[in-house]
Amino acid sequence: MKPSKITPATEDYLKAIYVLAEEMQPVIAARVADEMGVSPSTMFSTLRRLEREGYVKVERRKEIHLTGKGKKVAEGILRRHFLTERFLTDLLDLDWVKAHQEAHRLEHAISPEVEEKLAKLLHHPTTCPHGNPIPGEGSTASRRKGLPLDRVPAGSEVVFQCITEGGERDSRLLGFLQQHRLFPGARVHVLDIAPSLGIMSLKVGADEFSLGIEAAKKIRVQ
Amino acid sequence: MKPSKITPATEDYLKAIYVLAEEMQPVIAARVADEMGVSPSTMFSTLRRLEREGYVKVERRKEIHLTGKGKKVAEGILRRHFLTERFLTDLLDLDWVKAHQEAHRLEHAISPEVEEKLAKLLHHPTTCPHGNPIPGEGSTASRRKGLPLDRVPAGSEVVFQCITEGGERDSRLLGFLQQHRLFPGARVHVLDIAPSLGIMSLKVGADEFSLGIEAAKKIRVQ
DNA sequence: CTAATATATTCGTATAGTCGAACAAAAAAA
DNA sequence: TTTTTTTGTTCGACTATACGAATATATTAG
Repeated sequence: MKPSKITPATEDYLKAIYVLAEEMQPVIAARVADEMGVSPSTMFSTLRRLEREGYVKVERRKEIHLTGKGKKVAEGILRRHFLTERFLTDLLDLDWVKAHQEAHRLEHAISPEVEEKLAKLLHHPTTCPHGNPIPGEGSTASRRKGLPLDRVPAGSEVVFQCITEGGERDSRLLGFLQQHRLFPGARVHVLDIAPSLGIMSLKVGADEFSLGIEAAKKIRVQ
Repeated sequence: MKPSKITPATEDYLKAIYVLAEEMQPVIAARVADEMGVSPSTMFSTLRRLEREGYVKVERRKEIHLTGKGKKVAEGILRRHFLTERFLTDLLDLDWVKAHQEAHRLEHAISPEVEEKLAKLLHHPTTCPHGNPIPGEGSTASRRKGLPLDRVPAGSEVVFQCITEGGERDSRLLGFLQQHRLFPGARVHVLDIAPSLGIMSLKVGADEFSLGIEAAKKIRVQ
């Protein structure tokens, strides 16, 4: 409960927990450790610290839950992350992959005032370049997630909505999608799904290509 | 000599040493400690680390000198600092004081690529908002410093050139100068100098006011 | 129900960065 | 030169963040 000054590492852990909570039921320490790329022992001591400082609560069955305070920090950092990505892609002309990486460092150095002025400069964007809604910008209603791409029936045509926050971390996926012009808003034909092979075939414009089912789970469509 | 990843704190120390070296002959640990606001013991161990990693050399009479490597880091961080200040004042409309504070955090999170694209977005500014030349932008010749304001004879009229890097750290001075419209390029009448009182009288436009001699030392004019 | 696997926990260790207290050495003032 | 002030140095302590290795405790598969 202390007015403890928050560190970049702490912000990252809280963000990871927040993002994971959006894609899985019980968020468990081992999952967060994977996401953060740290050892179990590091995860353990960090979790204790996070709990001691009132950012998370660990329930009986080891589920990790953000407290109000923790959620506020996570949403703030996510907002600054997305805003920074927009700045980097829209004004500095960086590609998706780099924008994500750079934003990861910059997000920790942005104050509320700069955040606000940056949002203004960018004309209050509602989504990040990957299609995810920016927390705190307008419609809370638009927070409804689209369908994961791997659930779409073969033969249908859908509109690419977003790459989930979890997917943003995967540079190769990001690069692959950008290469095939799979941006938010793009029309995608699902030609075929082969769960046994773990692969599905897509068509964007005249470009036909295959995508792993695992990767498709990180993509949302309408 | 290791390919050690540089930390924000290290960058700050090197920047402080670099800036101090521009305004005083022998840069000594106690001076840097003052500038950084750290205890002598912290300064000592940090200096040992900096030396071990090849950023500085401490000479016989305790003078601290940046190595080539150290100077490169310091100039890089200074360049990113000034560029960020420009971004914050020109595009985000922050005032001098805030721009300096915010830049102090952001400068450590900017990669070479973002630095380059930022410079381009800002049309390659040659000075920071306080008038200091940005390292790496064009004319090395323009690096000649103006006269300290406290050396100007009473009765003369001069043009405000810049607030030294050392002076940038002083929020009250920055705020005071901005309040009295003392920007780079402004015309200043030196009405009177009273060394015994430690004060000098200035006139900018119709605005007459006093400034401490100590503060005047941090201001350069032509 | 056991064996195998996944997770959590504890312990010892490390580094960067910080402090304060005490002491040593050097420089400046008297 | 002697005293005072400024610096530098050493020591012990602390937090945040990380590891690895060993161990305990689930959970899940067989």
